[in-house]
Amino acid sequence: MSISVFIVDDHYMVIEGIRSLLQYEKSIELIGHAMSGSSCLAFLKNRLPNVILMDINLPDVSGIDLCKEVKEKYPSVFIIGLSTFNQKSFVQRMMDNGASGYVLKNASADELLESVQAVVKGKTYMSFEAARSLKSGSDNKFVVTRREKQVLELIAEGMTNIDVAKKLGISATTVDTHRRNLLFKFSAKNTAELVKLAMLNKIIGD
Amino acid sequence: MSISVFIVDDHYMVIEGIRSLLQYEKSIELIGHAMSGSSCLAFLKNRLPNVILMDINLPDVSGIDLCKEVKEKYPSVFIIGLSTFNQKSFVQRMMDNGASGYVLKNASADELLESVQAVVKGKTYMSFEAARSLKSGSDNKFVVTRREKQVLELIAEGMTNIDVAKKLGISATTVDTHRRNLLFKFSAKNTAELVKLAMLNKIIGD
DNA sequence: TGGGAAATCCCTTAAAAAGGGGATATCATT
DNA sequence: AATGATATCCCCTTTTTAAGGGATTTCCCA
Repeated sequence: MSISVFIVDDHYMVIEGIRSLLQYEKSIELIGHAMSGSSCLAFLKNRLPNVILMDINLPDVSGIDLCKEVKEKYPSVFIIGLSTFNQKSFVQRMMDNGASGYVLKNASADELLESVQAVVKGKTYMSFEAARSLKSGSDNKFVVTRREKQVLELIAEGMTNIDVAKKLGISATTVDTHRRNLLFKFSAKNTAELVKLAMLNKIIGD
Repeated sequence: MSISVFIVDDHYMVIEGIRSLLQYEKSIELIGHAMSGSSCLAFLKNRLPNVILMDINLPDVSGIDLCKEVKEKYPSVFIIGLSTFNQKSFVQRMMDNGASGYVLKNASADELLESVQAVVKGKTYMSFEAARSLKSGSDNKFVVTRREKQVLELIAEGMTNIDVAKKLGISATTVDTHRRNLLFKFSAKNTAELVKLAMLNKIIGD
């Protein structure tokens, strides 16, 4: 019995690349692709693959969130995170949300194939690089809470503590506390560095 | 005579995707690929393609800089920018540095083929989306001077005006002036927004 | 159900940035 | 030779942030 695979990625070239890498593999059947989180969920209503190769950067929702949603609705589906980024926090959060594997986009055909075959057996598969960044003792892991992330986004838009406070309907001192905690978590000397680090680590978006 | 094409992209899946999209096209011959700017330059010493498909995000240098360097050394090569980003400043700078075209990574096989065939005829090819963002009246093009860029980078590293002043061997008031000018140029309300915009537009690096 | 993290709120002081007004020297390009 | 952009320097005031010290509630998870 062949393994059915579904691809979620917003870049046509990547979809085509995966298709090309896997096409000669008889044990794998590509049953389709989606270029957004919503169209992925729409597809899954009709048909469930064994494995989903899921980009973590999607136009509508993050792959990290999508992973969680899919896993809640369809626990039997195995999800492999797919990304150009090799940062501990991403890998970590993807795995926390139920992914069975994580493969970098510069992976070879062998690696991709191996990952698919591993996860359907219930195993966990990690790109070598991804595994390394997971194990790496260094705490590249910037964990921010929902509220902190909101504050961070507004700060990066040029808002002062007072602006953010009004926007969120809370006190300015509370915003300040969040800001401090963020500075501490990122080991940032000031807001400028904080914003830089947050963007580098894709905590806040484009 | 067939068109020789060389690919520069650090993601194996994208390379494979392009290969797959172009493989049945007899008029095009893929002569190789590189996954970094340096290996691209190394390749070009031995053989020149007609067209280079060049990602703007590379591990060692930005595609924007690489484009300039390649065009200076080998003016006869046509370069097509390749990116997931559809921002005016990127497209603009890529074209300023001698690119003949700009194609988004979610382009179809037809679009990709069309772009290659257009540029070898000396034409300019733009993805519809890329062309649209170029035409969009808003001047997203942030021009900063060398000194301003230096100041910006140091600020984003968490330095205060005084720190930057010491580092660059100039007065703190001068740094402050640069900072003001930067705020004005970016229409940023404060440093946080300035850093965000600078990173979004790749004025300062990762 | 109890502990811990998250989120909320407050005070104070010093440092830094924002914003206003300027000025001068240099250097390239016209 | 003149113009304009770049880079340098200085004054001032107000606003905002940084950093120090606290506190209370809410809510999730073990």
